[in-house]
Amino acid sequence: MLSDMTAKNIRARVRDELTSEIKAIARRQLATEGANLSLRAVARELGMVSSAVYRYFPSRDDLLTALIIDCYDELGAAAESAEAAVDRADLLGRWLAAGHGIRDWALANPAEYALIYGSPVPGYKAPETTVGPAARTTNLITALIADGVAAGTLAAPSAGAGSTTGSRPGPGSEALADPAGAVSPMAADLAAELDRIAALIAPAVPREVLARGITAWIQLFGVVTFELFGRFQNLIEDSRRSFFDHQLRVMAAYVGLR
Amino acid sequence: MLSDMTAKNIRARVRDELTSEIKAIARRQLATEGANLSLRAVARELGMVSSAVYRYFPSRDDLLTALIIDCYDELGAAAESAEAAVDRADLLGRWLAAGHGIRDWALANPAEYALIYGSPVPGYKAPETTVGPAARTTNLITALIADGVAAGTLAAPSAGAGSTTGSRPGPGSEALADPAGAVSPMAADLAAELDRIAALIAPAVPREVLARGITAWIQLFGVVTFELFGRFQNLIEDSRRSFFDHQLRVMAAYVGLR
DNA sequence: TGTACATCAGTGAACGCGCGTTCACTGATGTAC
DNA sequence: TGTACATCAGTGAACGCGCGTTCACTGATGTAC
Repeated sequence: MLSDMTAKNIRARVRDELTSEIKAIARRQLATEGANLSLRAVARELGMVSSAVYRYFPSRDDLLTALIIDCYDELGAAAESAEAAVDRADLLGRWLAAGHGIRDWALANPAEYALIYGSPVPGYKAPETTVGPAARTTNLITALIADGVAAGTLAAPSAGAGSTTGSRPGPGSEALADPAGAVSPMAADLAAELDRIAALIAPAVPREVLARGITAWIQLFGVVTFELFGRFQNLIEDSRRSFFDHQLRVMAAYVGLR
Repeated sequence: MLSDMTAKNIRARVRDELTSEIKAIARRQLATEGANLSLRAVARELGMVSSAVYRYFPSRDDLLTALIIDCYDELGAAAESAEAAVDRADLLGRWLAAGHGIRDWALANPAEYALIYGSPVPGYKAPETTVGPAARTTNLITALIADGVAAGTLAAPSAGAGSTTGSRPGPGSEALADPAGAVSPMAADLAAELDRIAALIAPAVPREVLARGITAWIQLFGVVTFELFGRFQNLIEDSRRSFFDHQLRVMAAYVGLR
């Protein structure tokens, strides 16, 4: 009985190992081939006949899905563990840690980052199973902001209808302000949508704070994407980490994380 | 003599037309196949034998390069013409026009946008000839900021060493400010790099203003990229244009464009 | 204006590859009695 | 513990496609005298 189970476990373990090896090889090929993943090339590198891979993944797209999920999970875990190491009350520190965790993972895994944050793969529709893993980074940021709101650190901008109205801070401040204090208020459809989103993912977060959080989220990934996709070539060359850190801090200030 | 020239022109014109048609077909195929452009598929749709395409483009990569240049030029032209329609003194209006021009083009040409702003094409190295067309949008933004500086509209944040130091504006303002006024100053390597960039592309623009301009530039394309690559799914659905407009205004305020 | 020659566009066959997926099969490993 | 049967991993051949690029060629169009 016990020996039977052990034997079973050995077979299962070998299976798991081979499954991992297939994914590892496929990921390595992402770097040279992009999302044009080839089952046959994977099999070749495995030293197996191409049809053997079908014992492990029912189709090429399923292998691609597995890779995507793994990448989202790795990125999410990298961000989470970096962020978890920081004192809960230090919201700015948590934001910086999460941000650098994301960027560091992306720099270490550029092809994988391109797979999940790059151009949609033609003909490939990501299934529902990718949604959860994909949400880990955004959940982290949402939690951070919710914590800030709960702690009273993030005050909702109260004056003006939307978040695009305000008075100008003096020169010398790092203000993302409307200099003339005359920007039109947030459009009604946007305000309604933000309220809907807030109700769904972070009920305690006011609309204006949520909008700022989304801005910061986009900026974070925008910088990483530009850096990885070559937009900084002949522009920002020697200070990319500092530049990213600067952007994180600007956004933290905008959101009110400190 | 004249008839000879006319005949010559006819041949040349036919050649130009076919060249354009090849590019048009190739672009249409981008939508379904992504950057995995197939010369044979293009030839098939043209009703020609595949080798005939080599009369027009020496290789698949040259065709891809031609597409990339066309797309950059189209996007640049779209941004430029939208921006050119606005009164020169209206910096905010020019910024908004350029931004919406970019987004509108991207929405109308999602596959083309993915080609130029998406994941790098594996195995393809963009030649020097793409650099000029690629720079049109950024040149436009740079010119806008330089105009603002020249007009005295954009004051360089003067206090503090870098651009991440400042005092907090009161609640209700659209400030991207450091709430505690205690963010560390801009890193030395970043400051030096910004000075180098400014000297190269916009000598009159102070380092801090340039940094803000780059932030705005990244945010603009970050939002468009997220929208086009599906990141807004189940999040921002009904107010994407308003959302983008809001982002543009937040960034304009940050940079000081008005 | 007419003729000889040169240029050019497009053909069709071929080279040497690649791909995903199916299917009947062998042989090893695991299971039940 | 031993034997019969079931499960599973991996093979090898095949189906029916795809691709970029080269090359000798035909026939039409353009050019020079």
